[in-house]
Amino acid sequence: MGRAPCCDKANVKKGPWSPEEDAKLKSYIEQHGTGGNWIALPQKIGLKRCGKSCRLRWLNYLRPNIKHGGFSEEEDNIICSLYISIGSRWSIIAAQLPGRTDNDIKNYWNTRLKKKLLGKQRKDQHARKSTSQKQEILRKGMRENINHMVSSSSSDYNSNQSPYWPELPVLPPVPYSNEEPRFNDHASIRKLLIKLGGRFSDDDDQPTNGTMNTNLQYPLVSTNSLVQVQPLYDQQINMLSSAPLDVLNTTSSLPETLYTIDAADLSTLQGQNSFQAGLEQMICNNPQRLDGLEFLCGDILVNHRTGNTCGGSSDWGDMNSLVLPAVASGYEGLQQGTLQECAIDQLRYLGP
DNA sequence: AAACAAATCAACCGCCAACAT
DNA sequence: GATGTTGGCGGTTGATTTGTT
Repeated sequence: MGRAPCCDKANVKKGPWSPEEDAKLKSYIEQHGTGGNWIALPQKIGLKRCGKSCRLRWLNYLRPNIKHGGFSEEEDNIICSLYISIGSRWSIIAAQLPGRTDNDIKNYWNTRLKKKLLGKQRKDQHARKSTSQKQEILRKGMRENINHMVSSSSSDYNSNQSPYWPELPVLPPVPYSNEEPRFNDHASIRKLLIKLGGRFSDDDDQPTNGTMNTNLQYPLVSTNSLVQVQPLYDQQINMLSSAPLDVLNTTSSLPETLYTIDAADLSTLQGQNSFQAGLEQMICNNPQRLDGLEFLCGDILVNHRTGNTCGGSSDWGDMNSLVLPAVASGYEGLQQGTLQECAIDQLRYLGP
């Protein structure tokens, strides 16, 4: 049996909202709230709209303090960084940017930022070939940008929040409606982290004195101190500038695997001189954990799977050379397939 | 000025998880 | 536990706007 429609499609208006509809919806919600039921709401106020449509309209446009357009450089950086870190979790990314909606950010990413980054990426590749010095300058610049973001975002956006990076998620900026979800308690945060893919040890249900349980096994970005985390910034930047073009071009989110890197892995990574070396070590320890990450560490993984020595000299700087003909022939095709398929293609190409 | 292409963005669709019955 | 309902999310579409020839 199929899913029941949320509304009577035949009797529901579609398309752009009129000012009258907006006014009706806005004034009702401001006076009465949503009543906890979006589906019933349009009937209550005499709107021939689907409840979902009302919700979307309210959240994306009618809600107070919504900003449209005019993304700042800083917001760009935040979006890029978070996308690299967590993928297309637009709602989570939006939670870091007060006044921005997931839809807005998603559109902005798809229409502008992705291209902007892609352009940068291409420039980076060119620069890397011409001179490694220039690359260092570029990275330094990006590091500075990120450092600046970290230091200024708290004052510009959420003066009472944790830095947006790398602790994810941070508290969302003052939701307007008290019906909206808040993450200001341990349980909510825990729930959100679980949803994100973070894992908790069995005894995590113990009271935690109002602080996050340290047994939380959350991604690469689980440490609290910026000082500790700084190398990871560099690593992310390295990954960004040296990963195949496909990384930035795909609309898929980054592999879930990113979220299952636990504390042991983290220490492995941090114990190495470089992220690359750490990742190699991690792959040696537990290769299946990297399934789905092939596009980021293709040569290492391939080396491992083909029996080559782990810890050998994988040239991350030249990872682009591993974008094999079948894959490199055009990233249009790539977009249609999954990253896993891409990786499988690469493996097939290399053979056993 | 007209025609066309590209970019933008509001809105829809369908899936999934959580919750209620 | 099974089934139905709702909210939320990410991906996609298509109308509109903007830029180019």
